[in-house]
Amino acid sequence: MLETHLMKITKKTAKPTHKEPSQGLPEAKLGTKERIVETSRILFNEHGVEAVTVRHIADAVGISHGNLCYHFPRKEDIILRHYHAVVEGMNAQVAAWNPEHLNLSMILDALLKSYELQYHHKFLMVEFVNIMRRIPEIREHFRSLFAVRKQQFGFALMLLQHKNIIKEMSDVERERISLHNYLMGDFWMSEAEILYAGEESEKCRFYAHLASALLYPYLTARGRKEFDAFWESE
Amino acid sequence: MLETHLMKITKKTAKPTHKEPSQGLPEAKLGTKERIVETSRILFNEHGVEAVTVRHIADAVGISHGNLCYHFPRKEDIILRHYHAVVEGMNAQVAAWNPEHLNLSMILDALLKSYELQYHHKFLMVEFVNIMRRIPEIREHFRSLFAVRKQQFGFALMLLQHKNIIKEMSDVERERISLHNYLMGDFWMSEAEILYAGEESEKCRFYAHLASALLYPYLTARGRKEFDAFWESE
DNA sequence: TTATTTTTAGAACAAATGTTCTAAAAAATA
DNA sequence: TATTTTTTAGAACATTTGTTCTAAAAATAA
Repeated sequence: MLETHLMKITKKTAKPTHKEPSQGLPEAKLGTKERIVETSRILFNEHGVEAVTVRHIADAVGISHGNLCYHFPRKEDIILRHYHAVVEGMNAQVAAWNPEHLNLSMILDALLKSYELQYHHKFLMVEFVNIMRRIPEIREHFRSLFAVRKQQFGFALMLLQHKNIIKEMSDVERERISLHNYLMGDFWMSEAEILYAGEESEKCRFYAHLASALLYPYLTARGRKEFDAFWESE
Repeated sequence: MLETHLMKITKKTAKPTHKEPSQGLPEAKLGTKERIVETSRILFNEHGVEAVTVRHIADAVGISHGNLCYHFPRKEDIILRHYHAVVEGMNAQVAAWNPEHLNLSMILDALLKSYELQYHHKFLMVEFVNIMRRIPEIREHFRSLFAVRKQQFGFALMLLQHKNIIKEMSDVERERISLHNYLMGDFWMSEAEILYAGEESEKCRFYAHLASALLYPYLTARGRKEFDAFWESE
């Protein structure tokens, strides 16, 4: 009985994908589909997925809701589109890494960038459990993502240790700090939504700084110098 | 337009509170109201607040949804009831503290207990941002709660330092670890919902252990001994 | 141009949902 | 017992919401 809704949304929808307009042209007018995506992102972030209806989005875009449903037959399609945008953004960021010359500052910078990227679609993480329950595709994908992220973090730790930025630490400690890191990375946006009282423009920086500080007790003197220098800048 | 729903639920509802039955009697049959509360807790925890309707709850209890709305005229009333139950539970726990002879084990034990208490109503934290957006009373109350919790944690840190359980640490470090602690305390249930793969019965223990490990780098040798002993037991 | 396809608006639909109403049953009270 | 109050079931209601349908407009292709 309870699963009715869940079952209904499982079937996939064929995407039109007729053409991809406004490619490269600067200041090009956005197509209807793009405007739907951008407007829905803002509304979802502000009010939450359930509170925002297809009619709200259509009104905000300035089109009929029938038209919106022409471009995105299921509301889930919009959410899925946003999810894929974030995943692609993260993948692009990872692809840009060069492990040859990687230092603490670059890792911290990457952390900050990924926090900003996720914050752009904060509703995805703030409502993650609900979204995951409703859209199996996202649940499966995210779980597989976790393994990759964990490996990358472990790699970064190893590298920093080799470069004498962090001290020796036991496997248990490495495992713990990795889990701390992911929990913070996934839910700092929710915490901020409830408690953050500072400048909006500093929000990502504040929490990226806070999360990276998990490493602080394990940093060498040299590491701490670089750490402090990075976060003091600007 | 978007605020319509939000505005509608703001007005409070007068509670009947005719009488409080089944007081003290062991194995006493639960009254209708109590059964609604207990059943809704289970359903909310499993499926989420939005997915569970008053009809679902009524069906599960075995009463008509009209009857349910007689006891709880607004769905929000049920959520509020659960929220107050958690807050009262936490207050009772804090009231039981005796700062005179307080050691690390007792603090860790209190942490574990509070994790178990919260997990009993995990839907409240897993969907906190949404609930907070919908029910202003909860939002305000939780914010005020934060100040108290922070003070308590700071007190515990001071005490442990005085007892030579944790090393000297700067104010900045104290502040950071306090924020780490609250972020974990608020959202470990969400993380677990997504990624925890261990035994269900060990879930609270696992995350309480993980959260308390934030202290580990700052523990003295004596502190570490007590810490490890506590978590190894059983 | 003409023909074809894509896009759009708005009506229509079906299902769900929180809430209220009504009257009967049950319980409590006198 | 008689009377009053509380509790219950189920119909009824008003909205909301995602989705589909229809036909017209706009854009594109031939």
